[in-house]
Amino acid sequence: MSARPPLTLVASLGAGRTAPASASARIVESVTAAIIERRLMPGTKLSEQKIADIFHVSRTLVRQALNQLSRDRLVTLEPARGAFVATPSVAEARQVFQVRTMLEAAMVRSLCAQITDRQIAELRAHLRDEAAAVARTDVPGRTRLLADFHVVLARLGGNEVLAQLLADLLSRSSLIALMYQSSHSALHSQLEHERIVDALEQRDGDAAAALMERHLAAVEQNLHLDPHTADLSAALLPTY
Amino acid sequence: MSARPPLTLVASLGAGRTAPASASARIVESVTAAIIERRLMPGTKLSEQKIADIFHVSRTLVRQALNQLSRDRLVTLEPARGAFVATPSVAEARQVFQVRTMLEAAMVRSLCAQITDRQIAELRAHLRDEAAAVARTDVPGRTRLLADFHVVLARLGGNEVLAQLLADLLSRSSLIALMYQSSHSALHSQLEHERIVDALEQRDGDAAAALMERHLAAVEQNLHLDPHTADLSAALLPTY
DNA sequence: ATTTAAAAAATTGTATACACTATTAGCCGA
DNA sequence: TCGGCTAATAGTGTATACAATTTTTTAAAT
Repeated sequence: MSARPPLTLVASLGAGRTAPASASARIVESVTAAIIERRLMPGTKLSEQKIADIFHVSRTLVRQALNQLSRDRLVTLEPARGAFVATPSVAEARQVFQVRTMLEAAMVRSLCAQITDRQIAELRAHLRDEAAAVARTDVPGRTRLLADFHVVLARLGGNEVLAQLLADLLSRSSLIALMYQSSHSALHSQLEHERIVDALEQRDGDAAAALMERHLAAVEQNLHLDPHTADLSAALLPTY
Repeated sequence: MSARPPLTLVASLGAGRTAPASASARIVESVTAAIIERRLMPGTKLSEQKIADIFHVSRTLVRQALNQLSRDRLVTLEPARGAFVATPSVAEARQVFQVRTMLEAAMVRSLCAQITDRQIAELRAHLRDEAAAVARTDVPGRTRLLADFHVVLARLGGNEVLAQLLADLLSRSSLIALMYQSSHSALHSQLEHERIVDALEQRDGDAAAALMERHLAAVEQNLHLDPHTADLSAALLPTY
């Protein structure tokens, strides 16, 4: 199963956003994918010339790409110092999740009123892919699929503006999850997704919204966002 | 009254977003302001060289600015053809308002739980400015202040991510209002703002959310978004 | 007069060159 | 050996040059 190409999230982020697409869009997509797939760690310097060499283009196009990435908040541009993979703060992490909760709760609620059986079937298919990836402990695959679930949901509503916004927030969430190593088990997330689709199938908007809120709260709770306060010894001594 | 500088919305949009700010940020702000203040109509071609000459910079910086503006959806970039002031479709207009409703309803609801008397006073001050601008029929001033109300609200919550998102949606709303000539009276909007603050003052989250939803629905209703269907004679004959 | 074709002009897309800033290396003095 | 200063290096910020594409103009033909 899962015959379709695997890049829903990344593609939805990088594709067709601005016009001079092809050249710099490829760079945006590659860097985005690299960040989400944890091949680029937060804080990593992104030297213009190095990237230019890798992609065989001039710095001009690299700069365009880095500008876009900085608008996506995946990259931080420091004046005269260069571009770095972003290191979202705890405050930003919480805020992103707060906004996601607002949007996604309202989204599933309104989706209940208009979702078709055909679309439910699509979601079920996605859930099967998720479950399969979880079962075979395909870490990158399940990470992507679990994030994609939310984008797929957004697209079902037919509101492109919303879908785009949410795609941005999800890429940021990926970076956040990367920084604050989530302890939320993939299986747990996957099961929560199942329940959300159950509620959608029953057209129970309130239930779906409540489940989504709880799901996002659970994911956020399992991020290590709490200040590692005062526990200096634990912080300085290796944990093994 | 209103001693503070007038550019809350525009400034919040253009300022400190990406790093190489100063040069191209000025252009972004100017173009944004020009669009919002209706000095640039939808569809207008934005020639790189002309803008470069006006700002006494090279096309390089103009290009950066146009890229940012296209990310803000205020400008459309057509490959090899150039940049144009965006002409948001009816569908996009509806979607923007749908997302705003989701976000702003949830926002005021959560704001109720944490708003301080000090912040209520700030809002009251803003409402006074609004009322004054409406009273003296200061069209650009009232337009800006009425839009700013929503950004001010967003900032009060302390969620920068939300405030930024909403600022983007508001600039798009301004362009939409420009295209689909709103018939919603400024006075009406202003009074609805008053009622929302009333609800906030009473810490009635449900009421505030409901009022916000109705307010946005009213604004959207008064946009001329409905298809001018089949009425060929009315479409072809001048309306005077 | 209108349409088509071709050439000229203007405009965008990309690369490169240069100026300016930050980082690093080396050196001197303590 | 360490700290601070200066020079060299590397890297970013902006402008300019050139190639490629589009638009406009011009001219001819129907």
